[in-house]
Order: sequence, then C-alpha cells, then structure tokens
Amino acid sequence: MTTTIFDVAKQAGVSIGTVSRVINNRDRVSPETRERVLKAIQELDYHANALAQGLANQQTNTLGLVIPQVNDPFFFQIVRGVEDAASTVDYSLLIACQSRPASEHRYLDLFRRKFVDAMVLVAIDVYSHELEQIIERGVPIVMAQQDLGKNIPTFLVDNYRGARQLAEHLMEHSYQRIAFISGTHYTPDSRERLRGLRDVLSEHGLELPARYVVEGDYLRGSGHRAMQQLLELPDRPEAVFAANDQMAIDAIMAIQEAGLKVPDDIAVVGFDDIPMASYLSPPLTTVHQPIYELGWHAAKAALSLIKEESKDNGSMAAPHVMLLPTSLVLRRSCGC
Amino acid sequence: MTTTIFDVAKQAGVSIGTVSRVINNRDRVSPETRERVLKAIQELDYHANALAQGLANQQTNTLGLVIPQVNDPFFFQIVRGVEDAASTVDYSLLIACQSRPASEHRYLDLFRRKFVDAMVLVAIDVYSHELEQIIERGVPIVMAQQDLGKNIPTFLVDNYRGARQLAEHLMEHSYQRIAFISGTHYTPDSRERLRGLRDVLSEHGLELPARYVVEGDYLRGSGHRAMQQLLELPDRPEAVFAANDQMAIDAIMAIQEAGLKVPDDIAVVGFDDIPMASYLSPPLTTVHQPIYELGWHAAKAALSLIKEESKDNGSMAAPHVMLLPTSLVLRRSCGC
DNA sequence: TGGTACAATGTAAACGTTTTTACACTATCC
DNA sequence: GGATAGTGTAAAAACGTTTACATTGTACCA
Repeated sequence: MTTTIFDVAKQAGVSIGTVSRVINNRDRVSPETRERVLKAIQELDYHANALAQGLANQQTNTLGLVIPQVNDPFFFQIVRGVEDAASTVDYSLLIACQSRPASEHRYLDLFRRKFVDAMVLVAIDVYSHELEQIIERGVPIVMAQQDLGKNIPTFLVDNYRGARQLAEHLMEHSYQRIAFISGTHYTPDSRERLRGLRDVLSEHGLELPARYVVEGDYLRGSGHRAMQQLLELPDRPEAVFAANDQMAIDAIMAIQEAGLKVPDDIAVVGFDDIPMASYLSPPLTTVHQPIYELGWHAAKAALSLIKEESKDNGSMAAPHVMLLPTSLVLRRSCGC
Repeated sequence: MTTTIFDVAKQAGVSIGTVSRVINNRDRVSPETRERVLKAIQELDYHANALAQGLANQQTNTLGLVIPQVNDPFFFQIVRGVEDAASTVDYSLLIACQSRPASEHRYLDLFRRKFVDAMVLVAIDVYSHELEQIIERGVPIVMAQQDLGKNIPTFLVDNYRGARQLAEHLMEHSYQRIAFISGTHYTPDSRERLRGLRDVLSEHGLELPARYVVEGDYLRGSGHRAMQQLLELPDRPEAVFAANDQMAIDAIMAIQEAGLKVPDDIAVVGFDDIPMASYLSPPLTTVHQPIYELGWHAAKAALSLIKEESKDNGSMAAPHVMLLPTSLVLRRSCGC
C-alpha cells in the first residue's frame, strides 16, 4: 500500500484538506502548519496519486500524441519536439501509433477514456466523426504534417516556399531545362513542391513541360525508374528536382550508372535533408525541414489552447494554419 | 459533462453495479438486462473513465517508456516495437525522454504518480535509489540496451556474437592485418565488439596489436581521425572494423581521400546497419541490430511480469539477461 | 408450506484526491 | 463588552469506477 494524503495528514496532525492546500499552494496556511506538513511529506516520501488528482480536477496534465506507424526517422524528431515542449510545463505524453490505416478509432477512444487534456495528431488523413465529437467536448486538438482543411490549428512545413527557395537557387545556376520527380501525385506535399518550382520557372520565363514531370512514390526505387525515363528524353534535363531526398539519391545513382556525372552533366537536388544527404558523392543539395520545431510548436499550441479553454475565452478568430520556414542546404549536387 | 456509468444505469433502468458487471463480464447477468445495458451504452455513446477505473483497480493498463533524448533513429524503432507489443494487449504508452543526463528523478516520479503498471527503460545508465524503491513496490521493470548488472530483466543486442560473425567473415577473406576503431572506450558495447574481434583473431592464430586499436567516440568525425592515424602506420591494416557504421563511413572517406580504394586497398566494415549503409559507395558490410525486436521483446516481458505479479507467483529463478541475435549484412565494402 | 439454494440485481464502501462549506478562534472596532 | 471582520483548519461532498455484501425473487425439495 502506498502512502496517501491521509497518512501525511495523520503524521502532521492536520486534516487532509490542509495537506492538499499545502501541496497546491491554494489557501492560506500558517507557516508552522505548512512546515509540519512538508516535513511529514518528506518523511513518508509521499507522492500524490495522479489518477486521483485527475479524477478530482478533470485534468490529467497529459498530452495525447498520435504518430503514423511508418518507419520514418522524421517522426522521432517530432516526438522529441513534442516531449520537450510538454515537459517544460510538466505535461507528460501518451503516445499512440497509428498501426493500421483507419485505426483512428483506437487512439481516439484511448485518449478520450484517459482524459488527455489535448491532442497532437501527426499526419492524420481522416476527419472522423469521433474526432469531431472530441473537439465539441472541448478537448483542444492540433494537427501537424497534414492539412485536413478543417477549422483545426495545423502546423505544416512550408513546402511551397521551400521549393521556391530551391528553385531560385537552380535559377542562379542558370539551368534552363529542369525536371521534377514527384511524390505520389495526390499528396499535398508533392503538389506544393511542384507548384513552387513551376511558379519560379514561369517567373523566369521558363516553362515545365509535361515530359519533365515524372511521377514517383517517395520510396526507394521509384526515383531510379523516373530518372531513367528522363534520361531517355532527346533533350534530357540539365537539372532534376526530386520531391524528396530518397528519390534524389536514386536519381543520382541512375545518372551515374548511365555514365554521366552529377552535377557536371546533370544537377540533382532533393527535399527533406535526411542524414544521408550529406554523405553522398556528391553531397546532396536539399531543403531542410524543421521537424523538431514542428513538434515543439504544435505541442506548445495545444498546451496554450488548454489554458484558454479553461479560461473560457471568447472565440476570437485565430490563425489556423501555421507554416514553418524551411532552410536551403547548399551542397555540391546542385553544381555549387 | 461527459456521460457516466450512472447515466447508463438510469437509461437502462438498472443499477451501476449491473452496468459495471456487463462492461467487465464479471458476474452473471441475465441476457435481457445485458442487452438493455449494451443498448444504453451505445445510445449514450458511453466510454468508461479510465482514471476512475485505474483508481478503483489499482491498475492503469499503461506502460511507462523512457528513451534517451539522443537523436538516434534507432530509438524510434524501439518505440515502435514497444508500442506494437503494448497494443496487442490494449496497453497504452506513457513516454518520457531523458532530457538531461541525471534527470531520472523526473520520469520515475512521473511513472510512480501516474501508476504505470510496468516500465521499460532504454539505455539508462544509473541505478538510482528511486528506481530501487519502485522495484520494491512491485512495479515490474525491464531494461533495454544497457546492462546495469542488477537483478533486472535486461534485453541486449548480442554485440559479442555480432562482432564474431563479422570477424569470421573477414577471416574468410583471409585478411591478416585487421584494425579496430572503437567507440568511447568505457562503453560495454564497444568493448564487447572488440572482444568478439579479438577472440576470433586469436582463434585463427592472429593477434590484434595495440597500434591497431584506435579510440573513437561513435560520432561523426572521429572515425576519420582514427583512420588517418591507421593510414600513417608503416604496416597499414588490410581491413578495418569500426565499432559503428557512422565511424565506418568516416573511415571510408578518409581512405578515399588518401587516394586509396575500398575494399581493394583496405576493406571496411561497420556495425549497426543504419539506413545510410546501403547507399555508400561501396555499400557497407555491417551487422544488423534487431532494434524493433528489442523493443517488442522488452515490452512483452514487462507485460508478462505484470500478470505474474498479480498472480503473486513464487519467485523461481528466471533468466535476467536476454541477448538478441544480430545478423550479418554482406555488401561490398568488405571485399565481397 | 416452509426452508434452502441459487441466480440476478441493488447498495454502499472503497480508491485518493480537490474544493466548498462551515466552524472556531483572534483581533478590531464602536 | 458584544458585533464584526479576518484567519486557519476541519468536515464532507464531489470525481467515476469496482466489488464485497445484502437483498430480492424463484425453483426445488422435504
């Protein structure tokens, strides 16, 4: 049996109410009593039962975090960011992996039953009825890495500006024929990156013909196939913008296998800045995504929404999509 | 106000005791009543409050997991393994990052206060008084990736056998002069890997002279320095075994910068099988660590200890250190 | 027909907090 | 010297479950 507030009260010769007041610095307690209670707490090595506190307070000081079950080192960074933010205000983290697609049911039920004070959902692509219920019940929700277009605070990496930065840099190298290896076509990330490239090109009076846009799937292998396709073109591109580093790496391999040189014959750039990028030969020019920061800010936002919620603030219009800035990482594969 | 067991009871026209019995399949309940209760639960969209359940049951169906704050993709794999294992028995995960060294206090207090049913500690290197208290209180603890030498179930990757496998393979290539780039010298991992190499060498009548063992620190950069040192030797090694992939990569770069070829002039092998390893030129031969499995088994063990605990089992001696097998990943850097 | 056995359900006491309410005691004022 | 205000503390009512125990109802048997 663990020691409870009753034990402390008995030891200090006061009532449990007083002990509680001392612990939470609530009402006035005389210095002598406070002293006695603190001494008892120390002697008995008392630690308040968080379950009971949660029950009484209707607040658990716990943040729910959902991450996709994908094996992507990115997500670990997000977890770190979220955890760091949470721990600054003594919040803890309840984590659920989205094991199968469409298993939202499982973690939403979990979070509801365990009464997390707020939730951070990473890369969730469905807006379920359950989610709506939870929002209505007043539990703050923040999304990251995926925009559902709902009225939910959402933190995203600014793919469009990131792509523009990179494209602008390619312009500085004066490349004319630039190709794009896309991710799966329906993903917003890939589309935004393509849009960034396209806009910059057209601002420079260049265009992006359809044969220069090849669809990949973000995964290993697809960049290789896409690049082979590009190499077969009569007017093969001078530079290739891959929608992620993985495919950029593939592309470089395909180019080198074809007996050509990167960046001398064809420049290649990627997106993500995965650890591997700096080790390639040539090292890959890419766009760094602020993943840790994404987690940090999403968590901070969720936590501040908890406070506002309990203050029952008037609902002033607040920004609902926040784009985090990327940064350009210049290495050698672009021709630098 | 969320719906409680009272609401369900009223709606179904029964007492809360009966509702609880239906939910938990406890005692006998007549089919008709059960039906009515289930209907009420569905109509009201009732979800039991896990805090209250935890308080009443003295059990939270929650597993505490501590991971180091290091930015290592490895740890995400462990988290996945643990989460998968936990979710098979409907356990959820409370995660704490070890933000600063010596912050055990924080997460142990957290887990104690939130009453996790068991804990998995990853790469924890101190055995604190608090930890001992928790163990005494009967909360099962399992460790992973670090052996404290205490009487605690511990899951490790079998560094010794992994190193031996790799060393045996180098023997097949008939290398005679083999060097070792160690990690920080006091880490058991590095020592075990060195021991594996040394043992295999001596079994083949070879020795490992002191000048062939250079200390690194596992981090980027140190392998480069170590390799330069080795290259300056009058009888430079034919093969280099780096204590991790990161340093192996460094070593390859140093060799190539010196105008030599891998594996023709010097073979290089690593340990870890990080994603990057397969992308190097030449692709790195290394030892794959079963990280996901490590998390999975550690969690399974912790969960089964919970059950035994509640059964109040007699304490029969059980294995306390479990070594998970590595696997050799042959690529080209070893000369294959 | 009265007693027993048993199945089905209701009741109330835990579980360990917080918080509201009430009360006792001082000090202060006319 | 009694009303008044201000402190410090105790007591009790939440919070939402589970579960041991009590109660009811029914069937069976002597």
